[in-house]
Amino acid sequence: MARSQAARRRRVIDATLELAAGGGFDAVQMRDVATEAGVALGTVYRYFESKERLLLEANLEQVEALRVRLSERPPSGASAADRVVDVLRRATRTQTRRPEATAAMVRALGSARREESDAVARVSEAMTGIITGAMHAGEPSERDRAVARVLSQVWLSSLIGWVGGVDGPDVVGNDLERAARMLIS
Amino acid sequence: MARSQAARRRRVIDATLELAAGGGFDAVQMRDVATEAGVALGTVYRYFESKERLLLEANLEQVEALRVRLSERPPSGASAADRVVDVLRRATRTQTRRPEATAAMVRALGSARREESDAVARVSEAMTGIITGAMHAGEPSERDRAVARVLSQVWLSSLIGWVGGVDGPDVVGNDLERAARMLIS
DNA sequence: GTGGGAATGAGAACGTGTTCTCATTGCCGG
DNA sequence: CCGGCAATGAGAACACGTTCTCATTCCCAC
Repeated sequence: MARSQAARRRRVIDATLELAAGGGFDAVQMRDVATEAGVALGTVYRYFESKERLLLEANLEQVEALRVRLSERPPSGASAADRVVDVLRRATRTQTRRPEATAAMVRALGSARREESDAVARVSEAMTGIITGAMHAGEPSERDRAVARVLSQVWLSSLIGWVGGVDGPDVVGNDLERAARMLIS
Repeated sequence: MARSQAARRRRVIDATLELAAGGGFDAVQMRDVATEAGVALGTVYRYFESKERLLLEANLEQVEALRVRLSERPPSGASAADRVVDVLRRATRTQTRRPEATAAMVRALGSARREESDAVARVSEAMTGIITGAMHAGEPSERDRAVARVLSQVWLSSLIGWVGGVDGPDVVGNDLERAARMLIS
């Protein structure tokens, strides 16, 4: 049964991503997710306690996928700053390429309640891990971690500004690059 | 009539802040806002096109009030970094003192749609203006503005982490202080 | 196989943000 | 004072996230 449950979960997340890619947060309607995934509405809620959590878990998958891609094809660049900038620009490009899906997931990140704090924490930790990993091999120093934390915070705020229509997509990459170069010397 | 309209608007925002202080975002129910403000539900929507905008306008007032307090009592500190840290800590203290109200407004910031982009932009600009003002008198340089922008982004992300239950209230202040000291030498 | 308990499907029901309708009120130029 | 028009009040109506109910299905121990 574990197999069919994993398949169900997968279908639900896939349906979520597809609907999100079509029209963002508002297009991810739980009834539609259920229908498209071929499960009952109650089943969606058995697997994901809320719409936000559903989108957060989907987002976590994306971030983990990014981490895998980066381990397969490590960032290029001579200095730590260059490598971090490369990683951040790659991540930004991936996300601006699917604006609506990103908008949906970022909105879930920005409006998370306490019930979803663990999911938000996992996304944020994954992102800081990706950034420290780009700096250099081996264990990151305390300062490395602090820098990565700041960068992941800038990353989130920039994305919020972008999906909220405050900034254009290029602003995200530029803000991140400038922040990275100011913080990593 | 403009006078009574301004009074109505004031009552609506006051009711919003009161409800928000009581139980955060979810406690701000538009019907309750209307009742408490002594207006009809439709009138609330005539003044504020959505719940998010209502909370964003309330937040903008708070940030503007902070700016006024700072101009009356300028930040202490010998260096630019010290003054910025002082400002950020004061702001953080003000907000953590009314956790639920802050949570409501931060959640509105984090989940804003494109329709509210102007309100989000105003809040963000007010915050960067406060930070550049703390650095030194006179016109800020391009780099000053970039630093302030990063700090206001860290500020937003930290608050989101705090209201989302990911971090404790002290983390917000510490993250901001560390970021400020790393960025302002 | 069979019984029992958990998972699922199907769909009703509820709460709250948002919109809509329509009657009433308040103001302003004539 | 009056007619008209925008603003407001009162509340119904609608949409979607969430919860609940109950019948059905699936799996595992025996």
